[in-house]
Amino acid sequence: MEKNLDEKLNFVIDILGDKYPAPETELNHDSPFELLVATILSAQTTDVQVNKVTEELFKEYDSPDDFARLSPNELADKIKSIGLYRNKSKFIVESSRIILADFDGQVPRNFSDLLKLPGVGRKTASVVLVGAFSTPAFPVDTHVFRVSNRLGLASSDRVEEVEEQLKDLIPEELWADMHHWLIFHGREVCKARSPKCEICRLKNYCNYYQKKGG
DNA sequence: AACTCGGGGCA
DNA sequence: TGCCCAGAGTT
Repeated sequence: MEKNLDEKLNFVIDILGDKYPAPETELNHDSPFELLVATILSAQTTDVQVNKVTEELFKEYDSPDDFARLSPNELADKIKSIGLYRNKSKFIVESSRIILADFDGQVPRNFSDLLKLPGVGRKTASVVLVGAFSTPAFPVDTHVFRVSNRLGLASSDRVEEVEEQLKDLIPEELWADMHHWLIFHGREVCKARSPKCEICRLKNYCNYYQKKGG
């Protein structure tokens, strides 16, 4: 028997009141620009790796000006320890140049301008808005997408729709906590490949677990 | 809608 | 050691 949405949501919110381990899911940064770079670097890779590379990078460079002067190849050499480094180097150098040319050297503070930067899609833009400018947004990455769908907090194969459903369902003051929890839960428990349903506190509320025959 | 970029983690 | 994982751009 499927529980209703409010009941599920309230149960998750109860859990948020408890202590749950804070994993390395945060991108460290000292400036909006550093967060932007870290977030572009983070596509398809883990935050732990990205934090290491970003920290090294920003010992040597820190402004859009510094990065705009680099050649993509030069930058690529410095970020080889993470994947997709040629693309990411081009994105970062080009984004830096656009920031200088079109945005007065400042990282844009709104969604549509952020999307004009190469390497910045809806997930990256949302992460920057929340992390650098405390603007309410709900970055839907694969963890948020998978967990929300499995649990039944959302139901769609389109990220945009999942984002809308979650924002409708969850009170705005809880967006940050819920987002953090969904990512934590997706990484540690509700994993893509072999989810640890047996230790999941939400299994009795979970569509995926019910369907599995748990 | 499918393909590409790429290294790190884990079976 | 080969398969799986994590976004954005291009064709």
